[in-house]
Amino acid sequence: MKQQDVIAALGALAQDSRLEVFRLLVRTGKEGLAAGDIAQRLGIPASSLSFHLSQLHEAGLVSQRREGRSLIYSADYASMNALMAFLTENCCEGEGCEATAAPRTAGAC
Amino acid sequence: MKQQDVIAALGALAQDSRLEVFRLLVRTGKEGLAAGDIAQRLGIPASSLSFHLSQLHEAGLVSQRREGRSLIYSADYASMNALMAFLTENCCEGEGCEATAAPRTAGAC
DNA sequence: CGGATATTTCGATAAGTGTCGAAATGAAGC
DNA sequence: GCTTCATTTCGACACTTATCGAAATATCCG
Repeated sequence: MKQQDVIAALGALAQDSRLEVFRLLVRTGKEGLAAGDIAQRLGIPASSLSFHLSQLHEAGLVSQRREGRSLIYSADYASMNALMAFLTENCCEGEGCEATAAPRTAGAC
Repeated sequence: MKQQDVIAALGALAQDSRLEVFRLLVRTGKEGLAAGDIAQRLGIPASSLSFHLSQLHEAGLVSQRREGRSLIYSADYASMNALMAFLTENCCEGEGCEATAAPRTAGAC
């Protein structure tokens, strides 16, 4: 994962509605949710939600499939894992995350 | 860590110069680097860097201490760990991260 | 085809972000 | 106290982001 992709992903998650949407999709699992469902559950106007979903999609964090009239969105776990891997690799090493700050008794991260 | 803090942290990292700065500080370790050093190493004008450092600082990702005339910045590993913990908890569970997508042979995170 | 439903695109607007030179602040040393 | 060095604050600018109603697009069904 290149730094530019990481920035896109971080930027996509760095917004209230979008983080909420993503968390909802993660909780929901790979079956996903229709755009309308998400809008209703989170109380976000359709056009606003559409904007946010496209941001998440461009960042590669969610995938989209059509099912009848609905577009079903679901979290892309592979991307999220790649993001976590990058952060663990590049933002937690170098005598941080391992020894400092958190004692890390077992498998804390 | 509250969702608002997470958003602040993600937003702080979601920018080229800032992610670069943060990675540099993580690599450097807790002794940290003076603002001027960072500016020189990354080729960022002092005033721009100052802006970015304050964003990182507000987000709690870096800490600041004065040493003579210089301000030394260093990565706050505890905050980063808290961020990782939130993401692992809220954005990787629910049959993702564990089983799906990445096979996770061992401790891939 | 025509109507109903789900979602996106458009357009306007308000607010936030990134950039960087110039001026201001803070600390140290003579 | 004056000078020097390190850094921040200010101000101006261009650019991006978030918001949401109205209109357009896509799909299904009878």
